[in-house]
Amino acid sequence: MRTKTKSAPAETRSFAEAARRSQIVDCAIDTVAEMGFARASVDQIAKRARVSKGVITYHFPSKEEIVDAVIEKVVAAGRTYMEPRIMAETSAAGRLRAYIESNLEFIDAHRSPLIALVEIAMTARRADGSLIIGPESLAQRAANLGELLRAGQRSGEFRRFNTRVMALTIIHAIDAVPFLLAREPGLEVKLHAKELAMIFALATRRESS
Amino acid sequence: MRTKTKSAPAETRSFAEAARRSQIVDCAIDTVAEMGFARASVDQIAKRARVSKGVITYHFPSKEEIVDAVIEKVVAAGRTYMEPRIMAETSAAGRLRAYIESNLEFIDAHRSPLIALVEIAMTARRADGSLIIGPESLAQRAANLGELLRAGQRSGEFRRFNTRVMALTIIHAIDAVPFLLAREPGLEVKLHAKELAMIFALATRRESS
Amino acid sequence: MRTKTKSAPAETRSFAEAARRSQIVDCAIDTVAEMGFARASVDQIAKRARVSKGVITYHFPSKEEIVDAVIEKVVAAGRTYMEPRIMAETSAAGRLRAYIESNLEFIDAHRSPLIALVEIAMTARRADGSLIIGPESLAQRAANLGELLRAGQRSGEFRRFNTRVMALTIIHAIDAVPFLLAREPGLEVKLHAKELAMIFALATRRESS
Amino acid sequence: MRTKTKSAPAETRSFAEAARRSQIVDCAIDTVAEMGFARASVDQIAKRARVSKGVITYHFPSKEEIVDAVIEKVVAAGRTYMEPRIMAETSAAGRLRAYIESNLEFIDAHRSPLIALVEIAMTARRADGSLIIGPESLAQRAANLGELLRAGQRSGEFRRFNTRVMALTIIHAIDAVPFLLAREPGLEVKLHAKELAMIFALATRRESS
DNA sequence: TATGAATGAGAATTCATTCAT
DNA sequence: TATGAATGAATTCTCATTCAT
Repeated sequence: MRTKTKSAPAETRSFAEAARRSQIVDCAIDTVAEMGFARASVDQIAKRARVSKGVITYHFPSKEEIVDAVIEKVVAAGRTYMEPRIMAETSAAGRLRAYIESNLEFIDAHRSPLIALVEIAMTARRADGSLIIGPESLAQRAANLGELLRAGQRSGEFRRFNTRVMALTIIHAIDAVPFLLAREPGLEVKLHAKELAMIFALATRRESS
Repeated sequence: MRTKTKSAPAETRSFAEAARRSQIVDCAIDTVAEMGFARASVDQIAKRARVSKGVITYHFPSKEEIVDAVIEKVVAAGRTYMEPRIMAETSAAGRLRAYIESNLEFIDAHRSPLIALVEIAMTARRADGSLIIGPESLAQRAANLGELLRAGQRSGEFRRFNTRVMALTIIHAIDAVPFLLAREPGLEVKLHAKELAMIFALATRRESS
Repeated sequence: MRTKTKSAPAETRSFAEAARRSQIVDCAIDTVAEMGFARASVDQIAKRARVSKGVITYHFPSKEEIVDAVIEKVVAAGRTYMEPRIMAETSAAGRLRAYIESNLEFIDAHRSPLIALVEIAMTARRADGSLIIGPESLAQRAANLGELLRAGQRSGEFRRFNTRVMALTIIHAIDAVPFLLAREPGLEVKLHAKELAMIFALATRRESS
Repeated sequence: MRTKTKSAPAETRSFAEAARRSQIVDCAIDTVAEMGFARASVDQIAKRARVSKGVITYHFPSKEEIVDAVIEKVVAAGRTYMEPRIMAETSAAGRLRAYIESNLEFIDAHRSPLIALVEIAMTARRADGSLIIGPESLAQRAANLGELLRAGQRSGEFRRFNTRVMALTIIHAIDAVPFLLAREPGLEVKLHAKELAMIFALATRRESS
């Protein structure tokens, strides 16, 4: 992470180029998930991809770009998986449940990528020391989920609560799962999802009495 | 071609020695909190402490020992602060509230140390690649909190829920706070605490019928 | 907080790679022979090879591997040189003479490598403190030479003596030569060889009277 | 081994001073014998002596002086032990036998000091890179023993041989013993001595027939 | 005399990046 | 495009020596 060359824009890439990049990104994901970000050197990634180190640098002029590509790939896949499931629900409570459950299903089905993403979010920094996944990123996710929660409050499904704190709490409860999986692969994600959904259903619903 | 040394046991330390160690630990905390664990080199810590690098390695033969000392210091302080507050409560619900609130008060009052601790928990690894704060550590905290929750279930204060998932969710909701503070120093921790307490009060209480 | 890497197996090496490794090994040999093992740092070796330090660690992930390569190179060359000369003799006395003389010829023709080898044998230690050229190595050489000596005893050429002590004495008389050469380059090795051959001929032959 | 302060001359030392120095030298001997010269740091020696490191540097301004003291102590003790035994013999053959046997007895009785001495002879160097036990030292020993051998030749007891080569061979056969003991503590030194004495008796005596 | 803290010069390794082929 | 060699900065750790108390 020393200099500033940029790789060519995505549109100009050939199919072969795209395939190579994708392969490298996958290997980077597995390496980060397995050894942690700090130990996931370009050497290690190249070894896992069974290509020379030069190939990596050829396709990704700097390590930061690999990281960006990993983030992009995982985030895009997550959004693709989750959005329709959430939108399929009509009630706010249903959407919240879908948010939690689809998120955990996705995590369960893509363990390495998510473990890698959490590793990156926690530790990856730019050359200047700033976090690659910075506060804005979390703020954006919190804002999106907050909107969902506010909709529930407006419709009267949800009680009054600070939507930002609730959103952050839900997001961190979800983000904890890859972290837990990295340390305890046997974790029962389905059960975890059901319990989380219940916890936040109770925490958000309008007071009954 | 290198070997390992261990520092002398704590009891044999003089006052001056203890003070120096404490100063170094404090600088290590600030450095890790500010730059992240990966960038908190011994050089950086020494620079912040305005001593030569050798001083650090004189008092802490290996970097791992600095990390251990940081963990010990922060964890001990946290326990001292929280335990009486929790034990002062008699109901399970009260204890849970005290658990959450005293934890967040402590975090608020010791931001850098807690940010550093979270950084270390996330990324610090031993020479062999294993995490310094491993799964056992989290398991222990979850078990302790789980016991509190089970007591509430036995007494009928709490509904039936999976105590392990609930404990992990509460712990991660709390651990998220230093992480948030690192990224958004203006966070209103008091408000956050109140909301968290409410969330988990609602999530745990017996269904009203 | 450091780990170990292993270099790729020898078969996979390209010609250029092998040449570089060989060059580095040669420079390592000269450096060790000239300055002693303790002072032969990777920096020094790199300086002598007129390459950056990184080149060394690129080809030899750890210093121990350089040492292993030095040992292998010298030992293999020695065996290649000596074995046919010894085997060309049919009598035990002839073989013993050939053993001593071919050994000293080889030493004379490869002074630096042998001086380096003796330096390494005396002082090089692994990370765990164990000697890189350990007791087994000497035991093996003593056993081989002992077998030659026992053959001479069985055939009646040699008198009764403790073959192990004799073998060790001969081996150390030979190993002393690189040591002597390092301190006194003008040593007349040919004369030394003739005298040594005579000493051990007299010491081993069957009592005449 | 960086600078050049000299410690006070021996005559000016108090009794307590001398005792301290002797204790430090003994600990240095044990440390070098056990861990090798390269690993025998001042720290290690101080730890073994159960004094602070400063004590060492107080009594021995530089590490080189410790080494000098070790050498002096061991060499003097050896001379004291061996000289009368050698001089008690009247024949050259007797003196040679006494030389070998008393030497090995002394080694056997003072293993650590001799192992340390050999370690030092092999590897210890001055700040400028020159060997602390240099060629002169060996040359001196060879000259002394050579004189004994020449006397035997003059008297007709010994055959004609190159006295220098013979002397060096005998010396190295003896010096090998501490080296062997370091690697194989069970070595039967008495047997070894007898065999060595026989080897060199046969190698030196005048041809019988 | 004794102590132990401090210093700063190396030492081995790791690693992102550059570059010639 | 691909390769892998080369570079040099950064990092942890060791150690002889200096120095204030």
